[in-house]
Amino acid sequence: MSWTDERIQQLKDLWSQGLSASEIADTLGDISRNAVIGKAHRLGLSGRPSPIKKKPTRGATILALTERMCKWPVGDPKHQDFHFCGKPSLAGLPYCAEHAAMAYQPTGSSKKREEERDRNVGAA
DNA sequence: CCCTGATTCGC
DNA sequence: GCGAATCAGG
Repeated sequence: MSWTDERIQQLKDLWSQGLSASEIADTLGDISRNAVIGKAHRLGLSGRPSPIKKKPTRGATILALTERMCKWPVGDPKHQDFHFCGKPSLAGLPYCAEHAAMAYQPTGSSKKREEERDRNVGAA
């Protein structure tokens, strides 16, 4: 699969729209996110700063929080030091791996695996 | 364990 | 030039 003009157009378009390499790769199809990033980089794009942000824009407030950002209140809510984790959260989880583990701390480990078990058993 | 992009390396 | 692999960061 060579990079046709239309595909490059989509690449730049989707990339400019804020889509991630994986999303673009999925949209384009046939290619992996590596191919997208590689091509994008070769094209001179890369205008999308990675979430790895070394040290730009301090103050990850709730305004900057996204689904992928770990929403874990660190510090004091009334202190200026209060900030959110900001790290890319796991799939579905509102927190990152570390904080997700904290949020998942079983406070008793009681039985609770019968959420939607016996509810429609009747009518037999 | 997941995600992300950046860079490097082999074809 | 292409894409995979690896790297860097959270």
